[in-house]
Amino acid sequence: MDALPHMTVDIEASQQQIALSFQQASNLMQTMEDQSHSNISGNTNDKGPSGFQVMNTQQVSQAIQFVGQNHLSQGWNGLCIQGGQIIQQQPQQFAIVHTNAAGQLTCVPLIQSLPISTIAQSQQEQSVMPQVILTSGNYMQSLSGTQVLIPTPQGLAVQQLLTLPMTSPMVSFQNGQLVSAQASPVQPPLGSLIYSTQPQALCQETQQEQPIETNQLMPSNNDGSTMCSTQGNSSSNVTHNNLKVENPDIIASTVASVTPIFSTFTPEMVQEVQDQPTINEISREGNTHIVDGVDLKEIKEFAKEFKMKRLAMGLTQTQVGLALSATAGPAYSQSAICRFEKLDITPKSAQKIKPVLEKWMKEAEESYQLGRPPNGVHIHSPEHTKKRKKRTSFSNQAVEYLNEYFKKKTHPTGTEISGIAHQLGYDREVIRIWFCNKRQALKNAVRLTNKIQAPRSGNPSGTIPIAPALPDVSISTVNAS
DNA sequence: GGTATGCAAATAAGG
DNA sequence: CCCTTATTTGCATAC
Repeated sequence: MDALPHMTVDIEASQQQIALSFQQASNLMQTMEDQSHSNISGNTNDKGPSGFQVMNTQQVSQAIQFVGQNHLSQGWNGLCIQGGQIIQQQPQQFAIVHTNAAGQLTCVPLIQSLPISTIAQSQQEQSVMPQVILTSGNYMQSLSGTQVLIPTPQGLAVQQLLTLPMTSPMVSFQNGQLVSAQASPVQPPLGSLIYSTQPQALCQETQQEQPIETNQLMPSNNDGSTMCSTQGNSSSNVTHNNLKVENPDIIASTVASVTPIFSTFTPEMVQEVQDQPTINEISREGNTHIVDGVDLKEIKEFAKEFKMKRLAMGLTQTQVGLALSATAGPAYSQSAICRFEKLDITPKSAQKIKPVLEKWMKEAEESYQLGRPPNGVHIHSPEHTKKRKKRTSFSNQAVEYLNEYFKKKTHPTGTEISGIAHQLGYDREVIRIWFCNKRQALKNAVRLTNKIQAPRSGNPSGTIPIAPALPDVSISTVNAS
């Protein structure tokens, strides 16, 4: 079984099977809760005090059946689906949601402490759209894009959890307390939670957010074609991130931007999640010999020698870079040469570049001796070695477009990628890679915060550390296959 | 104007 | 062919 099984849920079909009574549903949930405990890391500190569910995909269909029934009067909110897991909230209307070190999600009930008026008001609002308060940084990023199935009078709605800038007026964080828009303090739930006293705001999914039409986010779309398959047409069914939804009108495609507000990642933090140290870093640690079969000493000596000779010939890094790209063999930019000389490069990379520079330097010296300009200007010899593809620079407009698209759909289909490429005027492959990289960036960011917020030193008794905001990405982590 | 560096595009490798 | 993950490397720009 895949680690992250592809999850396609046919809600329509599931709805037809809905037959659970509330009691049955409760029993089911209890069962699932029992089962889920084994999925949760043994560190109880990582679990929210409320208890919560981490369900495997085998439980999905049952859960869908369950959530298809409108149990909101009992306080059941619905399900959050993320990356092959379903997280069912406990019977509370409000919850703080966050991930633990293992990347699992916890839901912390707030209902006990919310002002009655707030709850009542919320419950009165049409079909009681569940309200999930997302804290900043890791929490919201982890959940951002998570899809929540919401029972409504019209059937099930799917709402992607997205986050608002921390300046959101809906909920703020004052003096260590959650404060709603009505300025009613919301006590941290269940006492055992300890909040950072940093003035972090919370982010809240907006209730009843109007669906934002695709074309609002795009450059003019003069051919009338629909770029986002999840939007815009009037067919009765649309597929939205693998979830088939009855009524496309109630798909809430929130696109609130998540702007990085806190950039609290120090280089040390980042270093923690980096894998390959540079030669410099290795040396600093005291290891100066052979790493990964690479003789660091030899590399260092060559780097020094290379620089010396380069300067002796009066050549700049830029010139060498240009020369390399003009001659056969791999090309390296000024940046690469700079990094090589500084040993700000991994041993493996250094090992790869070294022969290229060696060869070039040898020829350059010969030319120099003959009083000729260094090679690189002459003959574009048949390039047997394929050069790296030139790096694409996307226009701001293109990046904006891509980001907006990504918020709606992190895994566009091949056809959609082609459409985007055509629309923006870039190679299809370039667009495809962009999405790959974007997904990767998001995952890395989440990992980074998880690592930072749950360091080895431990995370005392239920503390929910406040993570910094992450880069401007929102995602649904439904796996493509 | 040369060098250093952050971010992210491109590549490699394994499914 | 496409995905993910790890890594390399270049563009853009700061120093």
